Amino acid sequence: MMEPRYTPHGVEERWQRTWEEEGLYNADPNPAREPYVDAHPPPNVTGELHLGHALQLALGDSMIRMKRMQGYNTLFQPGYDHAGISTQNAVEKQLLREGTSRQELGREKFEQRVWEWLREYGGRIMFQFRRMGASLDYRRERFTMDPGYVKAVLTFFVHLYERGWIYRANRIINWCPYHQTSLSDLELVHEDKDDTLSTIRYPLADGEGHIAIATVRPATIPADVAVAVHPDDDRYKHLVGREVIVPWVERRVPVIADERVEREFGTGALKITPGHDPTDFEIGRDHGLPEPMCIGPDGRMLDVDGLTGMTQQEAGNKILEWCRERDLLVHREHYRHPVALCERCENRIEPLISLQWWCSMEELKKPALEALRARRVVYHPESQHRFAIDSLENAPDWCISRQLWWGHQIPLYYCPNGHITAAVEPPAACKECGSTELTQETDVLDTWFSSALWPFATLGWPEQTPDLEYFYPGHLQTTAREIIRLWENRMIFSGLEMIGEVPFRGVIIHSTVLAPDGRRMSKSLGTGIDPLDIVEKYGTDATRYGLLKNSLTQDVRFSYSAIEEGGKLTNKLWNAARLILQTGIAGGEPRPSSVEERWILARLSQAQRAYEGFIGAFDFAHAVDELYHLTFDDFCDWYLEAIKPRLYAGDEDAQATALHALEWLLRLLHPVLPHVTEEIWTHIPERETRLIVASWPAAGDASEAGALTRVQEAATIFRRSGVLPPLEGDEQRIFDAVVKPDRAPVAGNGNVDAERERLRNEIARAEKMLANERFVAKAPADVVEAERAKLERYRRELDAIGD
RNA sequence: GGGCGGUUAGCUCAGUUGGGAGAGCACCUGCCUUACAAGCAGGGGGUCGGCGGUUCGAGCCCGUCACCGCCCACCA
Repeated sequence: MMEPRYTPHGVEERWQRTWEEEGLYNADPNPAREPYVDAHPPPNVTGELHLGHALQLALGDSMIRMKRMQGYNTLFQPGYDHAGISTQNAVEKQLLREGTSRQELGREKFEQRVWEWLREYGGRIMFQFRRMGASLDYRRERFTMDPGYVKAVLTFFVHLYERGWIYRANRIINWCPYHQTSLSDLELVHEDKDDTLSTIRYPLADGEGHIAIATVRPATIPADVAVAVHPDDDRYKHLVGREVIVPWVERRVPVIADERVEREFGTGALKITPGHDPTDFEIGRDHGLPEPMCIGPDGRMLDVDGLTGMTQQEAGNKILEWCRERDLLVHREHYRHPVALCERCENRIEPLISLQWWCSMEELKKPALEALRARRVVYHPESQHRFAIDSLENAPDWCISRQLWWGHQIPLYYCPNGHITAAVEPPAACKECGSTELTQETDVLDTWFSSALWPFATLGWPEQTPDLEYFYPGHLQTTAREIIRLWENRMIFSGLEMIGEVPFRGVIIHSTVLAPDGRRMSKSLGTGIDPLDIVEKYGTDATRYGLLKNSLTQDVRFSYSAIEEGGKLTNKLWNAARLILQTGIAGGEPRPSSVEERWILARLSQAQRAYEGFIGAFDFAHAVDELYHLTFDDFCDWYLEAIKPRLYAGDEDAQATALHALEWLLRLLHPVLPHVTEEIWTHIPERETRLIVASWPAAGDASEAGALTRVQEAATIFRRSGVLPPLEGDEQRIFDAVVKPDRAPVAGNGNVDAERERLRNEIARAEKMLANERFVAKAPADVVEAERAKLERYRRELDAIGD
């Protein structure tokens, strides 16, 4: 029995279980069928579902469901990322609450703790994925720390190492003093912070005056190796080549000229500290300067006379005091500027020089760029494609080592003679000297190093599995903008390098869902919205619909009204189905005999083509809008109203056609509203297959999609003016059934005067345009023709209600 | 500082080669009509951010200014 109101609760969970239990999400290689693959982004294992995930799932799943119905063998791949730093962070916080630390536990026990922690808290997100109705093949759940996956990561590393693209170098890097690890530029956030800018004089070594510099980090002064000025700066030209004395350490350093110095900032002179500033590091290398450091990995002062072990704050104050006493401190001022922070712990990043492992981008990026330029992989929208190419072109070498404990330990083995052996399996002896005293590198790999293999490591690579053979390369990716450089581009070059083919064809870059007030959604701002709360309140189908209505090209403020619209659509569909299914069901072929029947079939064809076109262009918002209006305006308000008398009269031809049209509509709606459509489907007798695996309809002839135009025009005239326009035969019958002119008068009807005036104005406007010779001469013929047709129509309408 | 996107109805947003300003929500009016009141029908409401230009015609193209957002960034 179908209740008058559709309630998603219970129904949706039941279908989620049923589909999965019946194996309808499963994907297995089958050479007779064509595959369609979306390796869904693996969220952090510690993560919670947020609206971005929900949007990604809605996009990916609606595409997968449509492709499945179209006959493709669809693989929607689920899984998690071990998320090195953020997982380690979460567990360390727990240890802190217990009054201990990872250092106290030691590496091995710490790793065990992480695994225990994951067993307890990890994996919640897969439950949430199911609740979104995502038709992922959950049997295939993969984790980037699975034994097979680890092998893939190590194999990839060793391959790159043997290619000579992985090297060790002493460079300035971003150091997180809290996590005690290096970070890539992409793992930082920048935030404006209040600071103090101090102007300090460096005396010239020959005693003839001084040069003043400005700094926010006086504690780095002991590591200064030069003072730089712009080569064209007339104030300082004469000082280039001379020497100044660095305060506190009283060391003589040269004055150099470099174009990277901003003349307008501060005093126009810059102290050069290669050990603790990225720009200074580059300038220093170009000028062959030494690279001393005075701040250690713990953020405290290294071995500097009188400062050793101090915090930077303390040391800076001491140095400034020292300067003040010698009249070298010119002044101090408040200064607000962007500061680099660790995106996980939000502590200030310490730039320092460190020995790290790097991956050269030089060769890796070439084939990927070629693939992007040849559009073998296409990012949508187009602006993101250009951005992806741009980022890859400018991709700097990749710092892949992290001083963390949670992650893939780098498979490099050192022997006492200084040789290095790279191997997937721990080697028995050094490749070069045979020494058996090997120690493994303690650093782990950047999390993204393993994510980069997701599309093929999930299929069993490096083994040559049937899955890999059949499902690679894949087709679709849906991700957020900020992940293009971290992940998407890296998957492309990894896939090309290891398999020789791009991992997917299309990448949908979805917009950021902003909080209703336009701010970014985040837990810390208190602006986050939990998608499961929305699902709880409105249902999964309505939530999916609402999310898909978002534009992909611009960031959109979250609003409940789109979700509510989805809720109305599900309820409307449910009741349309009730009408058809409860007035009597006639089986057999559809037998469209009337205008409105031929019209709705044409409209379904027309709308389906439009819908498919939108989806093909990844324009989900318009696709979903098309479905909404097809259902409400055409199917319910016109077709069902027109056919209703025949349905109640038990007309079997009408019933058979209505059932056919309903099934068609259900198929079109299923990718977006999987649950309600499947639920209705079960109420149709003799349906053996589930809707989820039913076939996608073939759009037919749409030439009669305009068949009701005259009736619809007449309805408008009547509703506005109260005048009944003349119609004939079927048209009159449809008009009577839909507009119901014999019913109580509609408010606003009968305003013939207002309608007359409106039409007269329209006619005047059209006549004026057509009287404009330049318009008639220069406008395209079809535009002029359309204007003439409009004029005729307005005249007809005016005629109908009486001039 | 660089790149990208935005500014259209009270709100959230569409508007596809330039040719009668739209949707949903909200609001007002009339209807409990044998699928649906989470409904049906109708209505009010917009100098399309400002200024200038091109054009017979500009929300759309060009210039300029203002404001908002996102991503990126080595002005100490």
